[in-house]
Amino acid sequence: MAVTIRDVAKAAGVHVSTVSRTFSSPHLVNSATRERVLAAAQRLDYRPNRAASALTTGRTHNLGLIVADIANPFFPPLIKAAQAYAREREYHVFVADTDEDPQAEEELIQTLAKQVDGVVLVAPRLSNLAIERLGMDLPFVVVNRRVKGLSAVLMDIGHGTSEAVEHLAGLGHRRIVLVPGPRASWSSEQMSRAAASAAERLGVELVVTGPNTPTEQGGVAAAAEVLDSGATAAIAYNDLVAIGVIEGLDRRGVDVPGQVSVVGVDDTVTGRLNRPKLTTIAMPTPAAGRTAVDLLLQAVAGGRTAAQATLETSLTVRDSTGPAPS
Amino acid sequence: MAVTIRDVAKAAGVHVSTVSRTFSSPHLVNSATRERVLAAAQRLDYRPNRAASALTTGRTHNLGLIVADIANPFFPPLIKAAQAYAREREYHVFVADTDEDPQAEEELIQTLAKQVDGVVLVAPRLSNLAIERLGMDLPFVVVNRRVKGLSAVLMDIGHGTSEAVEHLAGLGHRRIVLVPGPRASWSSEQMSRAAASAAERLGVELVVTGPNTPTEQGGVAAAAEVLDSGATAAIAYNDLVAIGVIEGLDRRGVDVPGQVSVVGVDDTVTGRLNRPKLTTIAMPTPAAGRTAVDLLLQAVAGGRTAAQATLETSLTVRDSTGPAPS
DNA sequence: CCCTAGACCGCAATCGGTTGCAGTCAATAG
DNA sequence: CTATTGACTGCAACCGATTGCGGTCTAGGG
Repeated sequence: MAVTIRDVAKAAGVHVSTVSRTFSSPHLVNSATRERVLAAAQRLDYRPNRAASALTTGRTHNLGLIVADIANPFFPPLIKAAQAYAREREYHVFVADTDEDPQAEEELIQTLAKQVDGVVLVAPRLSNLAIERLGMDLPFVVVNRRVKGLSAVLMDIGHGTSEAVEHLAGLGHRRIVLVPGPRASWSSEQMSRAAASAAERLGVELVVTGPNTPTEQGGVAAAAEVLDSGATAAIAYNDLVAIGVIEGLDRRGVDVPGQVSVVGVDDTVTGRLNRPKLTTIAMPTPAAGRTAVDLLLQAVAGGRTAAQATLETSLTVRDSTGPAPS
Repeated sequence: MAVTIRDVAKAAGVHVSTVSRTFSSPHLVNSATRERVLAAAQRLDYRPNRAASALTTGRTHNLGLIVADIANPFFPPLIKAAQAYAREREYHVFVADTDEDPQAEEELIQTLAKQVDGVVLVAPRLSNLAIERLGMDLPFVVVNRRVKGLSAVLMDIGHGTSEAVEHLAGLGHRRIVLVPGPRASWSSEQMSRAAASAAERLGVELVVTGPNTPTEQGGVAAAAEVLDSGATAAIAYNDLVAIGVIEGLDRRGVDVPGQVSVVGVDDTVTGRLNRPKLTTIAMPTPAAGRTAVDLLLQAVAGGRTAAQATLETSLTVRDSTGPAPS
């Protein structure tokens, strides 16, 4: 049906191996023949069959990108960037969603394994051990997690968190509440640590609530705790939670940023368009997507180098934070 | 390196063809041997190589899903659902983003063609002609577009639009302004037509502005026109535009929904979390994703049946609409 | 003028499965 | 008891591309 390398060979009057070489190692074929082959290929609209070449070379030219929840506004910019960057390098990417289920994550990796040259795992839910084990068979890059022996892209929330605390302290807030997500998340820890040290340095009080589910609902629920804490400013686990907190406060007649300031994390569209527009710790998600693919392709090509990239975060000030009420 | 069908054959003491058959047509092999093969496969952790079988069967068990912009909150729920549904049917999906560029869209389809059994095109930017041409080679399903000879999933915005107009008329609005997106979009047309007929039926006046870029910016810019129109209610092209309109009105000191009511389209997270929460025409995007994959797999398996599915939309009333000011 | 080193190109095996064809064997019909 | 049928299973030829090996031919050295 489709035009194959044989058709091109026939049309150009050469052997199939010559056609193959004109594409994979052009320097091995005489320029005149090369032209002839290229012309024939062009004329017949020949496109190499990736599956076939994958069979012999072991390179599929496909990547896997596994995220917890495509619909979470945090992920799409990362997916978009990763996919665009991969395409520039002639790679296609499978995007899969685990629905936050570690079980599904593992199965997914298993079935994907044969069809990709490597996988990007964004904030995996799997245990380190499981990931390490899988990492023996296939190049992996993890995002926002460290796993021994694997390349990683880390978005260092520490810096952004410090900035946020400074920003709030500068506005006169003396007591700040941290509204974390689920326990035991890598980012959550980073954030707590950085917030604690910044708070201490600046002499403001830091209280912690939670854990919360990392959704708007979770934020709404956490609003009560925020009020009880007596803090005048809150830093939420992510934008969704922040929006929930604002909503929850609003329902209790508390104005943001008039009475309480709220800071989010991620800098999603949703936060950007919220009213009040969220002050948020911006995650460089597109850069993370690109970097992850970059490291992955290095691992695929080069070998067992477990590189590590750390990307900075920084505070973006908008309208959900303001001076502490006096 | 990896375990192949031959290893399993050796381990089970049978020929490779028997192993192949135990997986692809189990009824052709004796149940005792089948067990033996299965046991061996299990023990060796054998997983069939999709690329290899694709070579002989022509079935890759992969699908392509092409959208204009992954980061547009309209798409992720669709992608998520499509991908999950496909996976249940043992299909993986390549997700690709064209950045709204028809050129990129075509190239993408070309390079993807050899690696997938079919492609879902969501709101393609390509001309019908180009799509029809490509459709000769590969099963396609288009979403929110009709192309001769291809299966389609249509989200009928008409119904939701009528509901929106009725809702607004019921609230006492006598003049409604339509804030469309770019010209010549299938949905835009559907929407205008439905709004016009509903308006006529209900005896309310309908004015149209635009065209606008389908972003928040576009909405902000359109706010002036909305005010000039003298209307007390607006129906925007999508949630993003609606949010922009609200923002633009707010900057001019106009309250929503106090003075002007605003209706969005799509029911995205962003709109759902907006403040005020958007009244919006809900698009059944997850269902659309599933249905598209369903039709695609039918086309892949069955043959040239160009099925067509129409999904209903309906109005979700939240807080951005209210009684007309008196 | 002969010999040799490249440069090119063809041959054929191979990647991992699939599948039409044919052979084996036992059960059943006649 | 023999012929036939059906259930299994093995054989081997593919699918489309890659690549080590070896052969052919020409240019340049001696």
